Amino acid sequence: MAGRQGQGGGSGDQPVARRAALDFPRPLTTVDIVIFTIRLEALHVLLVRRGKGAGEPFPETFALPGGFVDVTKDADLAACARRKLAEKTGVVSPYLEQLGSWGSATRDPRGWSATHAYFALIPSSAAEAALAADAQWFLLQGASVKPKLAFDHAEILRAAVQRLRNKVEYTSLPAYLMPEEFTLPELQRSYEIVLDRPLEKSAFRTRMLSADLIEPIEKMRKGPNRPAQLYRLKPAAAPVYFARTFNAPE
Amino acid sequence: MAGRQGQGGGSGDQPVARRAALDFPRPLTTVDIVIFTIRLEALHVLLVRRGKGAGEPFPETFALPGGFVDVTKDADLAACARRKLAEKTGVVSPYLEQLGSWGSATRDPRGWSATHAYFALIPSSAAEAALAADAQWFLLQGASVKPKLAFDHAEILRAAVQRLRNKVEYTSLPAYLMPEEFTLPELQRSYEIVLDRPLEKSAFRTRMLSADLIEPIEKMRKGPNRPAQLYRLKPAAAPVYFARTFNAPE
DNA sequence: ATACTTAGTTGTACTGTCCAACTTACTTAG
DNA sequence: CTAAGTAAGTTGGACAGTACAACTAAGTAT
Repeated sequence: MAGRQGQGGGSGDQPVARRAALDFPRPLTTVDIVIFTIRLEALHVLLVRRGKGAGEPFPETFALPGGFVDVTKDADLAACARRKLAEKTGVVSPYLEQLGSWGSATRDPRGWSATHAYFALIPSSAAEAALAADAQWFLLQGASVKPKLAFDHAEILRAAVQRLRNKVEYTSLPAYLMPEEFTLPELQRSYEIVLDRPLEKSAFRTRMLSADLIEPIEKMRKGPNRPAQLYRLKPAAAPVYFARTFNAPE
Repeated sequence: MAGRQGQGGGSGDQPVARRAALDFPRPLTTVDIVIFTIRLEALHVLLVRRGKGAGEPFPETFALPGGFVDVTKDADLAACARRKLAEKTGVVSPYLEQLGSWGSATRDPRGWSATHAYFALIPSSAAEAALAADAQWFLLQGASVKPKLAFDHAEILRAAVQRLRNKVEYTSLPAYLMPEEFTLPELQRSYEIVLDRPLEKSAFRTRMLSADLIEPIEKMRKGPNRPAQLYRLKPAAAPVYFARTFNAPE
């Protein structure tokens, strides 16, 4: 156990050549964000096109928005994620959750690197406004063309979709994809789009209405058919965790 | 947007003084593990005592086992976590799940640092065998004395307990805390210890027996009272996700 | 007017939990 | 030997929330 290093180091080791922890080679550290929204009745992710500068790996391919942690600008990882999200979309307070981290010797040709991945849900109304020049939305569902992604971003994206689907089964996350005012059937449609399967109308209603999540407002949506009651998220509504998933699991 | 950096960098930027990505200062990168087990009818975590070497932050305090990623030894983060787990406990194939990452300018006095936290569940039978000299189990439940932890490890531990409790509500995770053979009431007791509340006997039975998780073996536990059927995990049983939580949430 | 569409309600069947009472098998006290 | 105690495991009724289908209501299109 010669090369034991600083942080978790025990006390009872031989005082052999012990390099100071700070001298150890440090992995590259990045933050990437999987930004979801619903456009055109389908789930979309934001991807950016990578530059073709000298030394840039994966030039001209698509990637999740992200980049190196800036130790002079970013107080912590979440702040770094929020900064990058704002740079690409202008959105400042989305639903933002840590997804996990991916680190290995091989994921970046420049050396051992680790990325801290976040995922964000932004309302459809904010999806089109103020996109960065290099950013664009990609369809996730009936994916006709799936662009090859840089690094291990395909794996990160896969994990993000799985996490989102899992949580949507028993949480109110799709509420963060809605515009400020929405009808119950619209909210249900967001669930169905994410889960990619239909849900029961009446069970959905009773659940949503008994949860302390949304409140009706004094307006109706006119629509082509019968008018529908409009709702909004209750102010400062944290995500709701339901005691059951929506349909019995297969 | 002058200081734009490598990985997520867009293509359309001014070619101003653009430092090569590799020149940017890199945060310290560590991995920490929250190792849970059940001893003496209570939930325990493994902590290690930090050394008092020169330049070591938080000398002589307790910390989660972990340490710097060794870019020469560790192929990826999970391998690093497994290595550290084996060094401290000898356990080689526990339930291991990524918990999240914590990174900030201030969590380590030596500079901007980010840790990748994992949590592990190890069977009670493996808890005492082959502990490293600097490692010891700490009671989590009726915590009479809570040692002050190094870095932000108290926060990481809190998050780990919360994640464990959350998932135990609707998964079979406590099965990984059991020895190879166990009775149904023993499994139920593990759930109750983690959740810190009693569960319904008959509902617990029907759930566990209808899940494709455990199978009875041809033995009974003799015990002081009526003999009890012994079970074991089905070979290669992945964690089961139930469609409902155990009790309705408050 | 008639047909079509979607919002929202109602009612029945069913599933699995909650809760309590019960049986079974073994131990210990008298 | 019997009686009381304890924990394993079963049984049954009340209840909650979903699944499914049929229904009403309010608007549009022809």
